[in-house]
Amino acid sequence: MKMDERKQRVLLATILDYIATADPVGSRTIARKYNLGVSPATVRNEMSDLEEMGYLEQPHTSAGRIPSQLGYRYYVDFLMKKEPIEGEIRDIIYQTLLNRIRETDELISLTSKLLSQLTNYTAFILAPFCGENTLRHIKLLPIEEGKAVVIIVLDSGHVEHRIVEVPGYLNEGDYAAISAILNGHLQGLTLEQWHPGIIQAVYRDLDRQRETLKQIIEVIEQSLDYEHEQKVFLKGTLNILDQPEFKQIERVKALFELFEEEETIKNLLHSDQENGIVIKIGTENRHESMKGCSLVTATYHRQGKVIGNIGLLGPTRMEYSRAVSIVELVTYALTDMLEKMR
Amino acid sequence: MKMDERKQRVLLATILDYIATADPVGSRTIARKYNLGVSPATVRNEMSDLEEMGYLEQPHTSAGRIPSQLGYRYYVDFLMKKEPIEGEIRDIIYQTLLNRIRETDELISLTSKLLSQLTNYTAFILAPFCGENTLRHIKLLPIEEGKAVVIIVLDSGHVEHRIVEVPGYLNEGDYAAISAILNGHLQGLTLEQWHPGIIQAVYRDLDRQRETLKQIIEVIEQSLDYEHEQKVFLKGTLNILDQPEFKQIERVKALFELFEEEETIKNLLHSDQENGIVIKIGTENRHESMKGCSLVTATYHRQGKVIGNIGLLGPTRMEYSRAVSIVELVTYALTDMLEKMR
DNA sequence: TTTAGCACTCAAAGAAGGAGAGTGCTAACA
DNA sequence: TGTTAGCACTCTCCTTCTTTGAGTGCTAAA
Repeated sequence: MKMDERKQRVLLATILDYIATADPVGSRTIARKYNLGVSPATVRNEMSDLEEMGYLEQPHTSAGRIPSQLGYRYYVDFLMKKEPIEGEIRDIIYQTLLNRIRETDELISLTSKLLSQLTNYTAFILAPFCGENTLRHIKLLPIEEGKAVVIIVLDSGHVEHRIVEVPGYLNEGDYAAISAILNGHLQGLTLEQWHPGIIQAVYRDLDRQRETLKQIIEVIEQSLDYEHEQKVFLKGTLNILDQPEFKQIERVKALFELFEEEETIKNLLHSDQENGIVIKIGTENRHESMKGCSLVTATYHRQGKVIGNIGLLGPTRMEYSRAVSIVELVTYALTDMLEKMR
Repeated sequence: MKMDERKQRVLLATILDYIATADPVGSRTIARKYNLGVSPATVRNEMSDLEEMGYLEQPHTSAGRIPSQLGYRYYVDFLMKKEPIEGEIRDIIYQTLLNRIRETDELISLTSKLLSQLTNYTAFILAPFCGENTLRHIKLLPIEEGKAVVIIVLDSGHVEHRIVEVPGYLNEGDYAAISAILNGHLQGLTLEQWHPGIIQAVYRDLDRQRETLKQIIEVIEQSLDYEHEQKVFLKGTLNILDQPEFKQIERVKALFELFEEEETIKNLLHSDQENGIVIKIGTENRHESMKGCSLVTATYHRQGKVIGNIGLLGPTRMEYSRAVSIVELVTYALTDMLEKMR
């Protein structure tokens, strides 16, 4: 069977109507609302064909039809037109984000919240993927008898602190010395560039502080290893409760449990490293609990490199065109902001 | 009408059975299962009295009876026996918490997770209420052209860092000088002890760095003000989805929305500053969405002072005796751990 | 190829009729 | 006077049956 233009129009009408109403769509509705200039009977024949081709399905014999996963796929790939986004929304995005330009984490958090609010779906963002992290600066600072705080500044601008235990006998000079030696040996290195020789050298220079050093090195390694520790920002989870397809508690619970597994979310978001928008419909997401859900993902960049992912999750019946436009817009805005933060 | 001993036994049996089964309890069930040595008819009379007294209610004429809010209150105040907790659970608690004794936040987070897992309810903990926070140490550390990180160490052991913008012309010496001056003036002070004079003095000493200083002071103030910024740790929210009373999405949504309002949760948890366990049943929580929920709260301490709150939220039909025992146990354990961390 | 007409299907909503659990009342009993 | 057996009554829940209406699929005519 061939997909001709009228079939496309019927398919499009069915999908649009179903997206809008969440009710199975009948031939009459289509013939009437989406003036195709043919009678319901004709539409019926087309729909029957579309069903045979796998683009539509019937919940039961005498109901209307709903789009199948394949149907959505066809729509997204060939029929969908990008929804033009009003300037107003563009303004909201930029205004909101411009307010908090200082800390990356806050910016990301705000962005994901914004995305979920604009769409009424659930938004994910993976925090910057820092790729090759180099160490810019280390400082060991005493805070009380037996405790010190290691402050680590990475090239990406990320700052981290961690408390470590230290022997009580260290004095001001010792702290300065340790900091100096660590910086001397390690500054400017990525984790890949560490090798036993360097660590040996550090240990040689700081023999008395073996225990302390071991802790510090561990902390630094963890920080540099941050790329494997991309943070997930998740906002608007409650929005899915508004969708009629999530009326049974079990489905909600399954999905929420999935939300709590950071690893799973990371996998969902960067399964493809492609640039631009990627849409995954239903089981394309390879996760039982995502059966009825679609995910619109995008990557965002800094200096031409992918550093994070944005995801927007809704029911398979989601408003793809609007979702895509907004994800696109938000991605641009975020990339912009990050560039400005350098 | 007077509450005699047999009425108490009938009330107790009704409540225990309803807690266990979530079904309205009939007179036969009680006469049979909780051998009171009287016939169902007698129990029936007693139940009728208890209903008149407000401790029980009927969903409809010919159903069994369920405890009213007042009934639970009476149970909790007069009838409930503490459930003895097996040593095994005690062991689990201490073992789990001993693993992560370094960072307060992690300890708290772990504790709340543990609490929710042990009980299958939802756990809240308010992070240490640091009361009179004094500043132990401030350090300004350059990280790149035009940016520095302020590190603030409080007397409570809490460390915080924040990025601030600084003029580009500062050199190493300047940073050291700024740190020294700030420490000299501000070390050992609580926010209450700050006064315009001190700030003036600092500004006088660091006239050239007015802008930078303003930012730093602001950061420090925020940190000292941390008491108003108690962090909420919330774990096991999905547990309530297992309760039969939360089968309607609307109730779930209302409750989850409440969970997202940190302020509300704080209010719920420290409405009473009493020591020991406080149980709030249903509408005693003064929140529409909490209608069907009860909250077991406790305070935890450091050096005799209340520094935080623990809460456990379940349906009004919750297993109070077990909940109370576990909250108590966890509270002791947490207090212990915090003492050890000093 | 398109369309009108019509019989057919099926879910959802309502009506009717037990079944069962439980109550409330009364009268008898200890 | 408190306790109990007996019994009619109530109300939800479950099942079954019917009706309704939206929608299909087929056929025959345009």
